[in-house]
Amino acid sequence: MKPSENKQTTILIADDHPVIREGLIKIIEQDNTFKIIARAKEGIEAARLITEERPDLAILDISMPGKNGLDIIREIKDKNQTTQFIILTMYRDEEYFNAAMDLGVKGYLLKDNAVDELISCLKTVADGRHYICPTISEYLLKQNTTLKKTSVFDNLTSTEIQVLKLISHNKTSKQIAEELFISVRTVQNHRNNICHKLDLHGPNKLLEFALKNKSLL
Amino acid sequence: MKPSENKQTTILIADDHPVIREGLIKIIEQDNTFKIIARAKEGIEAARLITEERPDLAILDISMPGKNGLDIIREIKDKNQTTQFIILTMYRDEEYFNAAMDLGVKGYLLKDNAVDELISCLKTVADGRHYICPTISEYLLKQNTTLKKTSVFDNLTSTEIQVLKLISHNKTSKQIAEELFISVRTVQNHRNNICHKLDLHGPNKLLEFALKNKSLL
DNA sequence: ATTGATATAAGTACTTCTACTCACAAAATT
DNA sequence: AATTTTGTGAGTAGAAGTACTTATATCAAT
Repeated sequence: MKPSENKQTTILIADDHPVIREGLIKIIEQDNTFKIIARAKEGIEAARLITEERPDLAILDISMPGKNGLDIIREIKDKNQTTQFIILTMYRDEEYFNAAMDLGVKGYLLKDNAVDELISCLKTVADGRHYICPTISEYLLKQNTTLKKTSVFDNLTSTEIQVLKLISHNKTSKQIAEELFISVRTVQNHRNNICHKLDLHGPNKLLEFALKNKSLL
Repeated sequence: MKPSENKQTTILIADDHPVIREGLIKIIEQDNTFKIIARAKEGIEAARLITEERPDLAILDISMPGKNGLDIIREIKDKNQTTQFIILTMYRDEEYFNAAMDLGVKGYLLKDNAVDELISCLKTVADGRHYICPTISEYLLKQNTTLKKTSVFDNLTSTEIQVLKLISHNKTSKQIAEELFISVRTVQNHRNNICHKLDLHGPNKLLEFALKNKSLL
């Protein structure tokens, strides 16, 4: 439920770095539409405080002792309908971002974002809307494009890349053989060579690699 | 066959407004990591072209003659594993946005967004990640979170979810058996049951599913 | 002209996974 | 009390992938 304009938005902050935690509190308290009702320096305490104090917003760090921010959300989101979650992290990790999105996090911020962004985010989320900081996508993008340039695929021959591409489409060696008009044994040889070049050992490692890098092929 | 071709991201554009369609093409073609391999001015043609040409990305308008963008995704998403969908619309319609999220659309843009946003979105989605334009974030994932609760995993027992989790970490049945102190045959049975419940058939489909949904487990 | 890389093909041996079947006991539900 | 769900274990059969080896033809480079 959207709090009416005259009431303050209650906030919990959980971060294990004292400087960041206290800094955030100072910044947020400058705006008197917000009221910080709880703070935690580790995950278990944060989870307890959210269920007990039921803040309107919970600003969570991802990496914390005890319990990480995403686990807290997983644990609480079914019990507590009112609290909205905001992730504030220094990691530009795509896995975390996607996991947070899937958990229905309402806000996602990076710690090096401007103060304005933080306030905008809080107000937007308090209003029941979503705020994803636009820089996160840019950072993830840069990280990945530089990786692309020194691509691992450079060691592969064109045929091997083709085979890898088909593997990433979940085709079996037999299907690949039919598609490329070569023998199944040749396909298996290519697989083997790719595994050696990429240092992939053990069952399904090649498929895992192919799926993970499908978008780059 | 040529490796240089493999590195380009292939794109289909479907929009019924000629000015927008051609404008988009011009903008996108300035970045040579992208290659526009198909364009459509209405839905039925777009659906046909996606299944035939199998682009990496499909940029779809919602309102189009013949078939709307969301219907196209509904029709195609199970047939074609590779194509990722991006919705580009001028309407800030919450219903459409929620529907798009439920369909697993990876990108959502408004037509009045900046050009930079378009390119960022394309690159991000091509890398298998989400890009939701910040200006529409007010509608973000609203319905999707409630849907996630009744997720596909609900049909699975706790043991099956545990097994699935270990599969997603690329463990073999043998390794899973050792980790859970149960027999390999039991693990294989669990795999089998999971496959049935999730309607997964054929080699490695279970692994592919586990990897794809790793963040949700 | 020899060397080396690539692409092709095949052999053997092994592991892993899939797809069925059946079975039994404990726990939960009706 | 009876039934269903679940977790467990096993058998057979086949398909698929992994890890090696050997071999031949072609093309490019030294």
